[in-house]
Amino acid sequence: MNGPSGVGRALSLRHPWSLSPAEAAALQRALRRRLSLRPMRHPPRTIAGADISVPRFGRRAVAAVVVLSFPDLEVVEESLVAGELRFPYIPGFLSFREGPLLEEALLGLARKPGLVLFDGQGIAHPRGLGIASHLGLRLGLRAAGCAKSRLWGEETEPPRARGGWTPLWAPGGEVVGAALRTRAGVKPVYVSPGHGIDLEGAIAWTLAAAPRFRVPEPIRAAHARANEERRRLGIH
DNA sequence: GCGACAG
DNA sequence: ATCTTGTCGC
Repeated sequence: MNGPSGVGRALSLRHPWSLSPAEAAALQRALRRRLSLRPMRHPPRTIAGADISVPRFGRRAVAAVVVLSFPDLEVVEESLVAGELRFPYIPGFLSFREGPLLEEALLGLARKPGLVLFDGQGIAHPRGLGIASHLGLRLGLRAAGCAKSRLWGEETEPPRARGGWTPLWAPGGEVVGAALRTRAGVKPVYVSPGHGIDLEGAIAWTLAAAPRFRVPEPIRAAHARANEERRRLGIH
């Protein structure tokens, strides 16, 4: 995927990944202003899920991106890449840990996905640039964050039914995401726009991509493929 | 100093 | 995130 229609052609806003936490924070504050949170005009034809699998201790990992057709949710393409994680896990800096490898996997796709769902936050982040926003902006991809737990903001209990949601309020009073119930009665997922999409869209497509389980199919598929590949390569 | 804290 | 078997329930 470096052709005219590939992600490689849209590369921009590149910066070195090896930064100190202080430099990374400054970069996040600068990049957040470049995000586009305008609504998508058409439904995506494909939705990709991106995730990484890493052993308890150790830095070798496998990144996986699985592209599904939409609304059918059938696998149409996948990209796997094994590599090393060089940044520690620090809340608020996940993209500096997983970003490099996920970017490689995304660049390995033959076709640009209509939307990418990340296992993490979009703008629901202390400096407004979670991993979905960072990689979406960097690679020129529409992206949204769908995390299993909250990093930033607060919400009230969302309605019990599938599709029920309540806004995630940042300290300053802005709505930065939503606590969305993808299955009746189960713990909600935290959805927030990443780049090239608004909150309403992020909620709608995430819900549509999760017809059966709490976690959206694209992310589940990426999680499963990353784990399988890591095992196959004997990384533990 | 204390609590919070994506994966 | 990852470590891990069975088990309760629709």
